[in-house]
Order: sequence, then C-alpha cells, then structure tokens
Amino acid sequence: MDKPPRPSRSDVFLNYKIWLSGLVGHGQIQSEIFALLEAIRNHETLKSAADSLGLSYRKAWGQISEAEQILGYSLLVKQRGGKEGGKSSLTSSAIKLLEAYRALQQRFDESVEAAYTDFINKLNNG
Amino acid sequence: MDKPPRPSRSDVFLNYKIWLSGLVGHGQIQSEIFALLEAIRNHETLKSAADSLGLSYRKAWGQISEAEQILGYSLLVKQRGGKEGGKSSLTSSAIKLLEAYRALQQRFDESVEAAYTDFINKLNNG
DNA sequence: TAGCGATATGAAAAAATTTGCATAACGATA
DNA sequence: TATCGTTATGCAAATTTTTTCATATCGCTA
Repeated sequence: MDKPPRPSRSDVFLNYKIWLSGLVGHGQIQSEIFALLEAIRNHETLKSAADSLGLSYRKAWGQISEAEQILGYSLLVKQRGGKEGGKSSLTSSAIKLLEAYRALQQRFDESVEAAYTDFINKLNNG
Repeated sequence: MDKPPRPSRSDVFLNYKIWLSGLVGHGQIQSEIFALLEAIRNHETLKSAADSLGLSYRKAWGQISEAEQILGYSLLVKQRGGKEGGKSSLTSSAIKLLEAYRALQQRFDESVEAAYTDFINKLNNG
C-alpha cells in the first residue's frame, strides 16, 4: 500500500496511509493522485504524465476526473486539439492542494517514527 | 475505511489508517482484527465473537489464521469438542499486541488533529 | 456411544474492482 | 481542409476480493 515498513529490531512493522475525502462527491483521494499531479506539472500533458508513471491514459484520466468530482472543483486546465494535440496544466487550487498535502505527508512521516518506537517498547516490555 | 472524517470548516477531510505487517508471512494485519480479538476476549468463542461483529465464522477464522501466519505466533488458544462444542481465548502475546495497538491508535488519533489543522490553514492561506 | 455445538478448511459462487479496447471529438497548423 | 496527437468516455473483459456452502473433526456429557 502506501508506506514501506521501517527497519526495526522487532518482528512487527507499522504501516500507515492517509487520504482525503470531500464534501461534494463520494470517494477517496489517494496519495497516487498527487504523484500524478506532479507528473502533469512536469510533463504538460496528461498522457505523457501517465506514461511516465506507467499508468494508462484511461486510468490517469479517471483518477483526475474522480478527484475533481469529490472535491467539487477543477484540478486541471485541459485543452485539446492544436498542433501538439492538446495539453494540461494544474489549476491554482490543484497547486495549493498539492503543496498542502506534501507538507502534511512530511509531518506524518516524521511523527510516525516516535509512535512506532513506543509501540515496539510496549510490545516487548510493557 | 478506517476513520471517519473529522468535522471542519473546510471542504476537505483527512483520513488515515494504520496496519501492521510481519516478518514471517506476507499480508497485512488490519485494525478489524483487533476488534475481533476484543470480541473473542468477551465472548470466549470465536463463533459468538464473529456473530457479535456480524462476521461469518469462516471469515473470522480466516482473519485469525492469516494474522497468525503473518506474525509467526499464535493469537488464540483454541479447543474443540466438549459439551459446549469448544472455546477460544487470547494468548498472552495476543493480549500484549492488542494493548500496544490500542495505545498506538490513540496516539495517532490525538496527533492527527493538529496535522489536519495545519493542513487546512495551508490550504486556505499559505 | 450418540449427540451437540464449536473448531477447521476447501472450494464454488458472487460481487466488486481494475484494466484494456475501441472510438469519437477537438483544433492549431501546414 | 487534411493531419496529427491529445483529450474524452462508454463498455467489455479480466482480475481480485469477498461471501457463501458443504462437510469433516473433535471430545465432553448424558
């Protein structure tokens, strides 16, 4: 799933994942979508972003579409046609969301370590 | 999934779940198993514990079996036959694991709130 | 030693999810 | 106005997960 186990002297590993949900639509916004948003920011098209992540265009498109439905606002400015066929870029809302999520994720990563240590101690001694 | 969204002034909710994995077998030990262990502690048989949670005996048995496989040690002392048909009780390892997990879960519950607040602030202002 | 109720487990069936296929539409450019 | 590569989307197929069914074993007690 989301996080690989951390190394330890124990025989049990702790894993966790975080995700978002919205008021408008039902469903979950998983961490994968943020990787996709970052790839779109880098590649300028949904297609090449999907390719770079090993996703089918169909799936990437579906993920974006579902997330937008859940959030109730657009994540991408998409245009089709033209010489290059089309392109996509992040809305300012998407950029904000992406950055807030990354900070959140980092904060979790840092605090999980201590919780895990206590857990193992309790398991072995407590 | 695991946690219901917390109330907020925002249009986005944060959810998380934690689970364990082991060295011995492959797979995941989800939070549901701890509810099952608690029910077994209360009901004395796997069957009535399963019933109390609305699980089929088959499924409950499978969850225990899988968890034991992953951890590499027994969670239940099970005996079958006899007037009452049989009964199950938690091993001391299972009790330790259960208690350590509950403490871990509580710790997470408490710390997630602050992280979520920061997240929302970043989303609205930052 | 017959019966009862729980443990034990494989395997089929059903449900849910994911993946992939096919096909249309778009529009700047040449 | 023909082309090209992307966006757009329904739908069938495949895969995975979950649920249900069937059947056996066990051993105390009457």
